Amino acid sequence: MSTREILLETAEKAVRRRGYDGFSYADLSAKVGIRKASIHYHFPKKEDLALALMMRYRETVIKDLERISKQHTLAGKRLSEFVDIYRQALGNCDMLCLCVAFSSGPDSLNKDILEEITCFQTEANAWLTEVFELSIKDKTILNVIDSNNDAAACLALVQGAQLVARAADDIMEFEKAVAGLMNRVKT
Amino acid sequence: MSTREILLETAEKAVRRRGYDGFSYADLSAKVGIRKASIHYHFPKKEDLALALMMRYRETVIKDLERISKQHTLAGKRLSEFVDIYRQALGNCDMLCLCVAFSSGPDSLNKDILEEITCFQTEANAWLTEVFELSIKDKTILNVIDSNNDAAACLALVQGAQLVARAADDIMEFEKAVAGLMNRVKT
DNA sequence: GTCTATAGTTTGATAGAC
DNA sequence: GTCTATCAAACTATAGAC
Repeated sequence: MSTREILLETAEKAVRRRGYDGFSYADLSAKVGIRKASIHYHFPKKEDLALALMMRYRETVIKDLERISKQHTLAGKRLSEFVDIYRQALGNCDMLCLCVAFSSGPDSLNKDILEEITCFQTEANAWLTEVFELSIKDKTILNVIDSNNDAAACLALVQGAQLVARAADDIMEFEKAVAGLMNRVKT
Repeated sequence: MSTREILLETAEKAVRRRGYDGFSYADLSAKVGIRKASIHYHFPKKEDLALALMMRYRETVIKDLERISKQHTLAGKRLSEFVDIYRQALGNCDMLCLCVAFSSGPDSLNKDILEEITCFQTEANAWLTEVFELSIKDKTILNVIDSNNDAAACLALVQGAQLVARAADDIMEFEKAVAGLMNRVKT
């Protein structure tokens, strides 16, 4: 793994644990084992790092969603896998997904990063809408009235479920929050 | 309004816009019109301010919920009012509710504040559980299977809906996310 | 690419006069 | 209660040697 990739990997975990304002180049320096100045070589400004993080995250998740679509033909199964991505991202209830971590303090983020977040949300929404659309045909998710609204609700639900689970430091809060959605899945 | 109350009021908005790490005593000083040192008289440490903020917030919301319970006897109407609290808190999609704002970076918060957040979530969950329980009798919310899970899902949903709406800077994202829930309300 | 050294700000916090 | 003055520490960022 290149130094740049190690930096991104380490920084992502830091942001997901403590937020964008909550980590510094000094933290990164200590954890990665190179000097602060060297980090500036790879990412001249902290904003550059943040943007690279969000771009990498978006690409990763989109690839995950494409993989899920290929591996699973049933809408219900795809939805379960989607929820699982957010469940995994919680770790030991000490992390949020990067998108949620960034979404909390947008006022200190610049336009490019906000755009990247919005773009991610749009793509996730589109993928979910397709899933709910498909479920109307294959009947693997019950009570779908409006695919668009169901998609938006689903995205908000898993993100909010992360927040409450993290605050309570209890994965069961996540499970309780998504239980109703998962009960609609019949495969 | 006392200086202390003005400070709390101003600080709350700052936290909800920029997060706990994103605002400083210098910001507060400029907005309120007293010197930094004077703020330290009221709140010796920033943690003291944060704790006071979260306690005040919890008390306010609990009172709101009690008021709603008194004003409305139908479960569906109570749920609508609950969602409205979170809708209002969004402002012009530039703010989160204090609980969500704090939940995002718990690693930098001390134990007392985290306890206050957990306590708030527990109380909100209990109130919501009662609402869904009531709805089984008065039939003003449809498809209630497990009141406990429905409550957890509802809390996660409104909090997540705030996140996505704020990121998109579009109140419609909030509305789309809660549309499915509101469709279950029949009054 | 990584280092040392350092600039220039901002941060949370304190001492002591009024 | 609020002020001036000041602190030590942390922060982002840059210059220049290797």
